[in-house]
Amino acid sequence: MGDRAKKAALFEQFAKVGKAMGHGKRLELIDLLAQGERSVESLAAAAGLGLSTASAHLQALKQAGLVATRRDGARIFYALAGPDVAALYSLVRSVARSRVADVEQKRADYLGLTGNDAHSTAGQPAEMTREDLLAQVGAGTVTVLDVRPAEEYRAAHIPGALSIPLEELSSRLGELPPDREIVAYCRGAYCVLAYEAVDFLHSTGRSALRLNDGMLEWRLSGLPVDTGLAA
Amino acid sequence: MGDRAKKAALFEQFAKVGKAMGHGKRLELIDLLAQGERSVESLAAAAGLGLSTASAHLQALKQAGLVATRRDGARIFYALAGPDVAALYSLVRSVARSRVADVEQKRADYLGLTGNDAHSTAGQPAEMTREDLLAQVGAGTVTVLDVRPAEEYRAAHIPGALSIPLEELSSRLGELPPDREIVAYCRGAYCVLAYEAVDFLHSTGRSALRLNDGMLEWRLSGLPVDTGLAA
DNA sequence: CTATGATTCCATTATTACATGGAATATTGG
DNA sequence: CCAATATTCCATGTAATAATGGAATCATAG
Repeated sequence: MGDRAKKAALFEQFAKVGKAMGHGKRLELIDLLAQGERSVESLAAAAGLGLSTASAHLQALKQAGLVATRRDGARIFYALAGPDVAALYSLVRSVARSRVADVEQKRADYLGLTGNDAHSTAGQPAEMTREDLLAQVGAGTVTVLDVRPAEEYRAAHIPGALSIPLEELSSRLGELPPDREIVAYCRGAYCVLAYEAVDFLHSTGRSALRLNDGMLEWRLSGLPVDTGLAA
Repeated sequence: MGDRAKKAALFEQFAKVGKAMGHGKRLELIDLLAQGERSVESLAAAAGLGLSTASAHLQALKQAGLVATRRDGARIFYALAGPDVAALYSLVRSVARSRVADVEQKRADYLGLTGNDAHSTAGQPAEMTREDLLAQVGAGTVTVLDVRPAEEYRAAHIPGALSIPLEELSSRLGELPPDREIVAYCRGAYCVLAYEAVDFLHSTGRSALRLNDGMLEWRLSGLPVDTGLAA
C-alpha cells in the first residue's frame, strides 16, 4: 500500500465522524443525548423516527464512536461517548450558523422569531447570559426554571432549578414564586421550549427571561449540574 | 409547516456542515487549505484527484460555507472561510482519534510508526511542543526547519523558520547551520513530512527533533506567522 | 421455560452521492 | 477577435445511504 493509499485510509477514518454528523436526524439524536442518556424507544419518539430507523441511526453513531451504550435489564441506554462529542456538535452548529446562509433564516423560522426579535420588549431581548444567571442566582433574586421534559431534568439540571416541563406549565403556574423574576432555560441555543415558556409567562402577565442558550452550553462551559429530582 | 418540519429543516442545515466533512478527500482538501489558499489545479494534484472531481468537491465545500474563493486573473484560489473552519477540522480529527478505533492504527501506518515509536531514540520521542519551541527559539539555540512545499511556506510559516521542502532536503543539507539543533515541522499532527525529514537527518548523523504538530495547530493557538519568502 | 417487551437484523425500494470525460464558460495575451 | 489556459458544468453509470415492516434476538418476569 502506497503512501497515498495510507493517507486516504487515514482521512477516510476522520471522515467517519463527519459522515456520522452528516444527517439531520442523527444531529437531532445527538442533541437529545447531550441532555443525558436515553433508551432507543424514547429517542425514536422524541426525534419522530420509526424504531428501526432510529436504531439504525444510533448504530451509525456508535460505529463512528460518538455514542456508547449501556444495558439496563431489557433496555439499552445510549449516551454521548464523551464531552468532546458535545463540543464537536456545538462547534458544528456554530460554524453552520456563521457560514451556512440558510441557517439563520431556518433558525428564526423554527424558534418563531419574526423580524428582528418578536420576543423582545421595547427592543431589549428577553434573555440573559450564563454569567448574569450565576450572579443573580448567587444574589437569590431569581427563580431558575427548567422547562425540558422531566426525563432530561432528572439526567442533569442547573443546581437549584425548578422543573416544570413546558407541557405542564399552564397547569402548574401556581408553583412559581409569585414575586420573583423567572429565568427559563432548556436544551441549548436552538431549543424552542424556553422561547415558548417565556412567551406563555408573558401572556399571563408575569415577567420572565430566557437563558440565551441552555444545558448543552452550560455543561460545555464546565459549570456544575445536579441530577435526580429537585432538592 | 409544523414545528417538527421546521426543526428538521434547521437540523438539515447543520447537517450540511457534517456532510461536507463526511468524505476523506474533502478533508484532505481542507487539510491543504489550512496551510493557505491554493488554486484548483494545485489542490487536485496535491490530493491526487482528477480536475473535475476536485472541482466538484470544492463546490461542495463552498456550498457548505467552509471555503471561499478569490479570482486572480485566469485562476481561482480557494481558502478556508475562516479560522473556525480550521478549528472544526482539528476537533473532528481529535474526536476521531479518541473515538474511532481504527484511527490510531491507520495513523501509525501512514506515519510509518512501528511498534511504540520507531522514531524515538532510547525511548525518548524525537519531538517537542510549541511551548518548548518558543522557548528555544527565544534562546536562539535551535534552527526551525519548514519542510513543506515552498508554496505553503510562502502562505504562512513560523517566524524565522528556514524553508527546505522535504524533496530538496538531501540536496540542500549544506544550508543547515552545522552546529545547531534542528526542529522540523510541517502541516500538522498527521503530516508525514517532518517525520521523514527527521528520519533523513538522523540517517546523516545529524540530531533533529520534530515539532509534535504543525502549522494548523500553530495558527489555531493564535501564534504569529510570517508570510512570503525568508527574511 | 415460556411469554413479553425492547432492540436489532434483514430484505426491499427509493434516494442521494461519487467519479469521469467531454463540452461550455471565462480570462488573459496576442 | 482568436488562441491558450483554468475552471466549471453536464450527462452517464455506479455505488452508497435511507426508510420501512416484519422476523429474529436477548433479558426479564412470571
